[in-house]
Amino acid sequence: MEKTYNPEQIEAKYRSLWEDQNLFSSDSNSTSENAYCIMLPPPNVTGSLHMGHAFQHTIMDVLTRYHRGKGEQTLWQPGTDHAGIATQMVVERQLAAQDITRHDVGREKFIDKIWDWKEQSGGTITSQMRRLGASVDWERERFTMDEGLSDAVKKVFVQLHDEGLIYRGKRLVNWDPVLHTAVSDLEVISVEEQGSLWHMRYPITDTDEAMVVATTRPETMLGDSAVAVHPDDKRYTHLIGKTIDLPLTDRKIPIIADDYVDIEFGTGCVKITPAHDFNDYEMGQRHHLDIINILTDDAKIKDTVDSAYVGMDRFEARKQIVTDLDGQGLIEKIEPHKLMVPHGDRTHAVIEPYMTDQWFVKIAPLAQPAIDAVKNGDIRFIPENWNKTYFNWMDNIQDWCISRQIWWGHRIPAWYDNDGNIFVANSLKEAQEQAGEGTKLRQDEDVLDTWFSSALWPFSTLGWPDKTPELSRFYPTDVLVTGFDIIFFWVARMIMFGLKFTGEVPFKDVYITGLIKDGQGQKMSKSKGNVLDPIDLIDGISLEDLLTKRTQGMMQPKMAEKIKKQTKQEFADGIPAFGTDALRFTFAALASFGRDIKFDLKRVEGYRNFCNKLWNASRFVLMKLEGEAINTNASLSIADEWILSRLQATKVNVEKHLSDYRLDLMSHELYEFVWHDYCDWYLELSKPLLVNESTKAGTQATLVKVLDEMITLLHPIIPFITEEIYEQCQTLLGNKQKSLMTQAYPEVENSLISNKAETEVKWLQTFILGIRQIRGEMNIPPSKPLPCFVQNISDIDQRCLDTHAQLLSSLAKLESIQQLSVNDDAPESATALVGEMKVLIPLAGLIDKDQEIARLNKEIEKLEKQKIQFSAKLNNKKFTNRAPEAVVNKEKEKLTSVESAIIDLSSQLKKISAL
RNA sequence: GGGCGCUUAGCUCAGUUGGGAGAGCAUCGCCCUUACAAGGCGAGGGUCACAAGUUCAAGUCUUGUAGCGCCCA
Repeated sequence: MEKTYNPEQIEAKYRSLWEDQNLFSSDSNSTSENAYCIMLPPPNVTGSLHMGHAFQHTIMDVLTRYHRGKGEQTLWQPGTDHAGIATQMVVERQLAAQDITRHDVGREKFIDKIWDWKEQSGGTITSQMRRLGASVDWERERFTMDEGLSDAVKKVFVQLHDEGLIYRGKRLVNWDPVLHTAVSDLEVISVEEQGSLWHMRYPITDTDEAMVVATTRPETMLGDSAVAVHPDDKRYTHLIGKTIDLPLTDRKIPIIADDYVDIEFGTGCVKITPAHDFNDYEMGQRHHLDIINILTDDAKIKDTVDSAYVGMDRFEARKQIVTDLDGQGLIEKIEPHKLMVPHGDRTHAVIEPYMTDQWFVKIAPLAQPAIDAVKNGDIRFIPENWNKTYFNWMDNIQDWCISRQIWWGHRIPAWYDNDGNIFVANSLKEAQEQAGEGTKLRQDEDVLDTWFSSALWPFSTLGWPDKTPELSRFYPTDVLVTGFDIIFFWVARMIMFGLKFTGEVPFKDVYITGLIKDGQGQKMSKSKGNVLDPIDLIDGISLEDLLTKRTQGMMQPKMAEKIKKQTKQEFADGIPAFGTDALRFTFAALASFGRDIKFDLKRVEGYRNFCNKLWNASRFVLMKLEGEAINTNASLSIADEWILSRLQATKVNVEKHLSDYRLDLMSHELYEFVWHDYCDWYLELSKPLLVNESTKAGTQATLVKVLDEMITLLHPIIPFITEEIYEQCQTLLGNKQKSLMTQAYPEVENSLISNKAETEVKWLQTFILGIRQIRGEMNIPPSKPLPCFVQNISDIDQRCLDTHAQLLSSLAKLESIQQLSVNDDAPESATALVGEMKVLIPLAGLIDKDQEIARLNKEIEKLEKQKIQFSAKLNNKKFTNRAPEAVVNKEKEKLTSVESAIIDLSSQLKKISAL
């Protein structure tokens, strides 16, 4: 084995090997009683994986590999999502570079171009996943626009329509005037912006009076249908029922009362524009007001309004209308005003509430069972408090607008005849049958929201609507691992559709992960230029390349400068290559609950070092044992029993943490065991044991057994390095499997739990640490052998001294251990305590007397503080009376041992001081 | 405005049904001891945001306050 672990070579080797041997296949363990299934949240096919993906993929892979190791039939289902709007935009942008629009190309050819682009860029995600070691079943990879999944989409649409749960209607929707499509409320981001509140005077018909209405969107006045006041607002009661002469138009509009109006806001008078505001629309419905659409698809003033503003852009019209109103003396005042402005999450264009014909899913009947499923525990959110977010949204859920006026996606399976009749069917043929032969049909131009097909993902990928063996084996799936940001978009919709179409929940657990943020705690985003590519942490990247990557295709050159500065500061020397395993271990170690993650390179470095440690421990075992025959029946030393006992405790905890989805605690547990139990203590103990013929065989067997189980336990987190160790040590380990991947996950062996061994090794450790502390504080080199006396020896101490003298001498580097009886005069020494036994290191030329006095004083002081604490507690009658007896006894024990330590150290202090 | 979360060592974070404050990194000593200097050994470092309450006992439970963050309207 190489002296330093080299992730690059190892990883390349197993990436292809695992797949070539088909080890990720969900066919293996098919006779197992249990099956385990995770559906990968399908990433956008033309995108790339960011840190959040890498984080979640690591979690899913750990779970998958663990369950595979448990012998379950395991499917981690991969695939990608067609991401309608995002993907179409990319290709449109490519066309725009050549000054063509999709309309120039035509629908069919445009879609062909998108497929080309998908073929070209779709490999990015899968190759990134392969780099990360994701053990998905590649043979089952799916794409939301695959034939089977598309059939499922049609079937669902038709059925929902037949049941009256999908309807078409002219309603206000969120309209993106750049994309010319409706988007759902979830695709709209409200941004607080500084705007104005315009106070406009609206003349009251046949009077000289006027009402002052306050608005943030003066241009919509062209579509006003009423002015509303609160019914209790005494200022305006007398005006209710009168009309307004709407300025700049020749229309009269009524003054109405509605308790939706906020008396405190502005003047308490509100202009009502039902066609351009969701609240106004509601009010319009209540009062049967006219709905006057004044905008075109691209948000220009429409010719429905007979005015000079026709054809003007909405913002231009706003300026002009304000100017014109002002000219007529109708602007009372303009106040600065902060407001929430809706933007499209893709185009960032200001979204318009806009009247159009759209398809909707009637959501209430679907929502109730989905709410119940979480309430009654069929589905569990982890951490649990996310169910509040879920309920909060589900309780206020709106009908879902599922039609999009774009070309890339599942075309809506609805056909129209010339009379406007609609035929919803699985195919043109079926629609034709409904319409009757000879009727000319044309298909709806729109496509479905991408999330409509994603909502079917957990069962459409398993072959639904066919009753496939996979479906019955793997559905409901076990856990969904995802971010909170798509609880509404995706999780809730999968639950609704899953229950509706399969009668079962799509998954039992929903593990909501934290968000990966940058070192400053900022959300990572391309526009901020603070994204990290997980691959760059694996392979490393120079500062120059990172700068280029982060500033490529920047819209604003100003931002580029800022990003460069930040990047140079944070990654002055670029990023070193840490390897996949180190990155994965980092993700696992950071996966605690209820907290976002500030990503810190130092952590990755630490876990890279951990990999190196594991590597070298294996190297040690290999070097010491190569060519030796391992006797698994050899008798065991106390050290062997101890590490085996520790190993059992580790396994118990690993199992527990994993079942709680606490990968952070799981990885911490293993880190501790490997580094501190196995490397720091057991390997050191093994050195003397291996040169002793009576203990050699047992130690060899134990070194190997523990190494074998250790790498198997770690394999789900760090698959590459453990696989390589497995192979390098195959002759030692006696590998029965061709890959560590198929080796059974170690079970707890209760018979190997040994309190005796743990107690004795604790004794050894206390002894050794005492000596090391003296060395450390007295600056005695670890290489210098020390003579040692022990005094005040109990029976247990005696037994340990008799059996472990060799281990003590070796680990504490002792020249000799001499036992003194209580009455013997010990030489002037530095002192350590092992329980009541004194361990003495003679000063003689080695140790400075004053230094030892200072050291003892410090130690006594520390103990005195504790003594005060304990005795105060025990002197408190309330405590002794009310606390459980066990707690009180424990306090008593603590006090006794502290007191005896103080006595021992004080007498030692007195001795030395007297010299 | 409604909801959720966070505040623990210089930094990044653990802390299970309440029972002697932890890890990693950083810092400071000593060591190139044949597995590992990506290392070993030792040390220092905390008013657990603040206040009140419950309790024999609070980082942990309750209430309030402050600061930060996210979601929804």
